[in-house]
Order: sequence, then C-alpha cells, then structure tokens
Amino acid sequence: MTDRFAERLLDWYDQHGRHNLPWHHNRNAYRVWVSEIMLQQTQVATVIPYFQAFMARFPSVQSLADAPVDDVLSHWSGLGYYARARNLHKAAIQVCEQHSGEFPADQEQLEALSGIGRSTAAAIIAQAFGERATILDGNVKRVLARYHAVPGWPGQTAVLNQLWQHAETHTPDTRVRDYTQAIMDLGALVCTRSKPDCDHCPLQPGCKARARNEMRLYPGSKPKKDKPEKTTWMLILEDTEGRVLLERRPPTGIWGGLWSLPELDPAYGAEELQEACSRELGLNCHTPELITGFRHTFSHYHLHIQPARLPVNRASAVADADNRRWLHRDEALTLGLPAPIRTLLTEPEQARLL
DNA sequence: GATACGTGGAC
DNA sequence: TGTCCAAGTAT
Repeated sequence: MTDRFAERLLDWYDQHGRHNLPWHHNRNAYRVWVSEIMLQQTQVATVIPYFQAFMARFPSVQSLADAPVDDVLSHWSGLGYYARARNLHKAAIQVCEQHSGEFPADQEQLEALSGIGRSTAAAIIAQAFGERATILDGNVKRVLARYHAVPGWPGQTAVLNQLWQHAETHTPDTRVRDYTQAIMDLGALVCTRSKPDCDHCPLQPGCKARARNEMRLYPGSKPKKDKPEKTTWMLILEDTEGRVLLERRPPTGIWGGLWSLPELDPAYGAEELQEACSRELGLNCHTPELITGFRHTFSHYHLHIQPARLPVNRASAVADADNRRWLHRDEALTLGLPAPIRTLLTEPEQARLL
C-alpha cells in the first residue's frame, strides 16, 4: 500500500512499457474484450494478426452478434481453444440483447457473460473503463509469486488465493489502466519465466525471491503427469473432381464446431478402411493410400494422426449435408479448420516431417 | 479440486 | 525431439 510497489512499476512503465499494441488504439470495451479473450493462454505476437483481421471483419459487438458462428470460428482458425470463439459469439449476442450493445462496467455483470472470468472481467473494467479492478494472469502470478516468495503451484486454490490477495493489495486507486498494463508488461519483458532481468527491474528493492537469489523457484511448477496416447484415422476422401470431404465436428470437445477431415475408429486396420468407408459413409472408394502419420501433442494427451488418402468414385459421392461438404481445397481453407488439418490439406506430404 | 481445452515459441 | 507453458474459463 505504502510500499511504493505501484509507483515504481508505473515509473518503469512510462519509460519501458508497451504503449502501441493494436488494442491500445481506438480503445473501447469491445476491442479490449476481444483482445483479452484472444490473449488467454496465447502470446501477444501470435494474437496480433488475428486481432487485426478479426476487427476488420467484426468492427463492432453488433456485427459480431449478427454474424454466423461459422464465420467467427473461421477467423479463429489456428488460434486454438475454440470454445473462446464460440463463447465470444454467444457473449456478443448477450451484450446486444441484455445490455443494449453496451458492455457493463461491472465485475459481476461481466462475469455473467460467456467466456469472461474473474481476471478478464477485471481487465475490461481497468483497461476499457479506467476503473479500479484487479487482474491476475500468468504474468502477474509470476511477478507476485517472486516478489512475495509465495511457495507452491498457482493451480492450487490456496496458492491462488494468496496471489489474488497480494494482487488486490497492490492495485492502486489511480492510473489503474496503466498499472494493469504495467504489471503484465513487467512479467512479459523483465520478470520472465527463465532468466529474469532483475538488474532492470523496478521492483527489485522489495523482491523476496531476488533477495534470496531463488527466482527460479517461483512460481512453483505444476506436478507432471503422463499423457495418454490416442490414435485416430483421418481420411482424405477425394472425388474425381478433386474435391475433399469435410465434416463439421460436434459442438463440444476437441476442435468443437470446426470443420475437419472425417475420422474413423482406430480399431480399423488399414485393409478395412475401404469397407468401413462404404458402410459408414456410403462411399465407394478405391484402395487407400496411407500417408505416414504424425503425433500431435495436446495439453492432456498425445494424438497419433494416421492419414489415409482414398480416391472416391464420383457416382458414389454422398450429397452435401449441413455437417458434411465436398469442397475444393482452397474452398476448404476458408472454413474454420484446426491447424493440423489445415497443414494436412495444404501439404499432405509434410505429414511425414511433423 | 481436477480435468478439458490448441497452438507455437523457447529451451 | 520432448517438455514446458503463455494476458484463463467452463464443467
């Protein structure tokens, strides 16, 4: 409170902070909100081009609410955590219908919107409205865990609660917008996960981790667990006109709501694919050509993707359905596709290298 | 409280 | 090459 934490941080921010990120221009609640959602578990450099394209296509909350969710997902393609895009669309509708298109400057009302939690709500209040609110993202967790030498992994509720308490205590009454950006910038630019630049840190005077030269111990690391291995067939079904069959995935689960190649049960052997396509998809295929598979690592499991190319007789091609389409590859790429599927469609031979 | 949810960069 | 993990939230 009177420990000069915020004061030192703000002085540093004025000289060394990031003042020119895209969402800092034309600042309003809508742009701040979209940027905050995109930035969840995603690095700034990755977000920037997505943010620019998204704003060009959906310049207002009303335009986002009016758009088909497919259009939103296609603009999220490659960014990951697609529930964010589905929730973004849903929340845009909520804002338009329940708040007349104006974001509330209220923690509780913001958290009632899909995809907005405690930290994101606070970020919107501080960044868009300039009102006092406390954030706690990965950067802030790291800065505070070190500054106060808070032991333990922040995934534990007790540890998280301590960090929230420290975060609340340090949040100033004035210049909250700058303070919020400043503490994130410090975490991103100085108090980095490895090799923090303590010599240039404005908070070094009070930092307990630095005093003990134990920066590496904070924050505590997550307990590691073995990831299960899963396998799946990914079918590149190509008709005589050079079109491939795409399927819309179920609305929940991995890549929920996105378009992808049809999957087949991994229990099928390679020699059974042709028959399975006939029985399950009603397709008359030629002999499958196997492409060397690749392993894709997710947060909680490894997925062996085993692609197979099966030429399809045009006469047997299933009709277009709402959740199944025959498309040329360039058309397919305009859909919301998961990154590995995008790669598979553009560079099938690259599957060997992944 | 534990788990699901993506992707690309860093080491 | 494998592991960790980054502007977290929902279930």
